[in-house]
Amino acid sequence: MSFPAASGRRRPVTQEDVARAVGVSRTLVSFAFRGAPGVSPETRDAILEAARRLGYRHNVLAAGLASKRASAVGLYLLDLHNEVYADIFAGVSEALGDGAHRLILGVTDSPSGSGRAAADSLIEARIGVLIAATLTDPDAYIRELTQTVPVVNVARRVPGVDSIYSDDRAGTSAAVSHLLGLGHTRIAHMAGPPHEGHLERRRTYERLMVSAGLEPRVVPAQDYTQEAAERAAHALLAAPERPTAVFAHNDELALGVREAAYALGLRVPQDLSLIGYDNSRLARLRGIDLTSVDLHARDLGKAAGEAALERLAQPEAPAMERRSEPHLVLRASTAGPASS
Amino acid sequence: MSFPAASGRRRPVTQEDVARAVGVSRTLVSFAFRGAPGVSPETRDAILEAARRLGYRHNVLAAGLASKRASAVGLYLLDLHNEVYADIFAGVSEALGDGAHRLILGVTDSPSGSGRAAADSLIEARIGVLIAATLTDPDAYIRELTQTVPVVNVARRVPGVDSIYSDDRAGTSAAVSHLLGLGHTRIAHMAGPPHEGHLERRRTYERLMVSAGLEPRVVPAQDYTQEAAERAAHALLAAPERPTAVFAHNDELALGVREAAYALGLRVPQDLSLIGYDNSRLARLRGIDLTSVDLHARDLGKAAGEAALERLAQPEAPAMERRSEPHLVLRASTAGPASS
DNA sequence: ATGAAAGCGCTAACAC
DNA sequence: GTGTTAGCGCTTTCAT
Repeated sequence: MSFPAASGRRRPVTQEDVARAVGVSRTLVSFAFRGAPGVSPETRDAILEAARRLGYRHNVLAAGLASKRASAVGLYLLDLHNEVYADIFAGVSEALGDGAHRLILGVTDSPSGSGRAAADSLIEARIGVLIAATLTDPDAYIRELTQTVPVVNVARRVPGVDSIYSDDRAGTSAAVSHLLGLGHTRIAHMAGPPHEGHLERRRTYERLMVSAGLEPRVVPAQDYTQEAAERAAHALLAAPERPTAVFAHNDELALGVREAAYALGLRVPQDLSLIGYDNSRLARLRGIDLTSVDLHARDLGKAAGEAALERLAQPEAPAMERRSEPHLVLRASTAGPASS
Repeated sequence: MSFPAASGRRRPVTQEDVARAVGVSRTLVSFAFRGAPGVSPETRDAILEAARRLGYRHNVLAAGLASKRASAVGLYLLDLHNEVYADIFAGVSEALGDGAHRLILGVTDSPSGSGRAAADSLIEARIGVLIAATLTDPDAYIRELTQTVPVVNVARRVPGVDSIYSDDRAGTSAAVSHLLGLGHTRIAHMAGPPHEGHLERRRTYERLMVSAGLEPRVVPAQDYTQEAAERAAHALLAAPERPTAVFAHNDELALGVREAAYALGLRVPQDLSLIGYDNSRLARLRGIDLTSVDLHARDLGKAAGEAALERLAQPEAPAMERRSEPHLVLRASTAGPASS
């Protein structure tokens, strides 16, 4: 191949070029593009036509710099490998519509580390509001971000900061009660890394176990990946006094437990009952059939998008919280304990 | 709650503020941040220290505007729900390192439509190079983009444009040959939408079938989602002359076929052999065990990231192509046809 | 080693 | 309805 890959790329066309071509001032061109009032229809059409012909591209860098207020929305995700984040993204995207608000994504490099880098890069892009969908950062860090940019939490509650979340207590309660109802007594909890700020599921699990007169057993995975859960679950399930049921913090971790179980020759649900959280597509696949708590991620994302828009409009309004109800979806991964 | 959510957010700190605090000029502050030569160590430290104390945040909008050349890399993805894109992202991210190149994500709203909006928004953000990971846009559109910004294709080949791709002919050949070797004669192909520019797998399948003296049967899904494939597969598998094997364009579509098969009471692989493409995590899960062609998405992403960096450095170099070899991973979703 | 000054392309008063 | 003008915060010659 000897095409020059950059064939004929030249200096970008600016509003000035368009203005000159039409024979009007730069201001009118700027107005025309944003549908601002005070431009006659003919001028408007002429400008749009000329812009198209010349190949004009709006420069958001310049526009953002010049305009006082930042209207872009930043979405800060923990891990693209977890489909829940795809659902949240879809919801946010839907809420913003094809309107005037750019959506900028920031993704944490590793699902273990705090996503400071991702959040920083979003802030440097001068977003007007940050939607945070992360588990690994402590509450204090989220609050710190608030000093710089308004933050809306999704699928997490941080007191004093806008939070769109699902009732984890109710979800956990439904899951654990289901296992208790089936007759399980040795129920373990596969949790996320211990340094997190997202502990409601774990705490609720512990509380429920204690009030049922049972001993809680929490196993923390090193990060929120299937692989980490697999490693952590291996030791748990290889021991003689292994649990007969595991409630996992999310589907990702539940699948890790599942893989570890199969690797050890344990069958789900005959030898091990398993409940996940998120009701992601993975859980729904035949052959997986994972009982899981649905927190309606896409709806959460949509609500977060709407909340972000409100926050943009009312920067000084008091922090708002919106809690939704999850529900347990029963599938084939749970059964009574083996009669041994 | 009555906290003001926006407590104490004030005018952003600029380099000017830092300069004043230290007692130097703005120029030096700018230099200090970019590690440019010509700043004495003491001044440098003083500047960095002051910046930290004042809470200075670099403004990429202003920086991008002021600097002649765009160094940001745009990554344009088709669908966050497909984990392959997460792998590609991880690879690109690794290649860019934590260096001087910002990575900006653009995601198509719907996996069916062309991602013009996503690409446009990336271009408006004045990226220096665009990495395109999309299937639904025609070659002509990719070439059109090239007029505006250098493009690097991942997992796809567009002649005359930088392309990092996997040998689809070899991958398809391995898959179809495997099915032929097992004794299948009624092998269908679940393809993507017909209006695409990514037809190598389909064409190769057709060619192989014909040279084996068999009749090709291509079923196009409406978009690249599991659901679309499920709908399309239902009719295919409900018919009396149904195929005994299906080769799908990717794992996503293969899973759709799988769901449709199960819904109709067909077992995989006893009643239907199935091969996917991508060897994504889904394929590897126990209970799914999908035979699949691995195209090493993360490696492709990494190579694309490197290519993007090279393109940034050499805008006028001739278009480059890098082709890698995929390999077929055998699992439990394929077997000989039922002896009926 | 440090500083002055000229923009980058756009928005937003404000005037006409 | 249209044009003038002053920045937005930064990079980048070019002096000193």
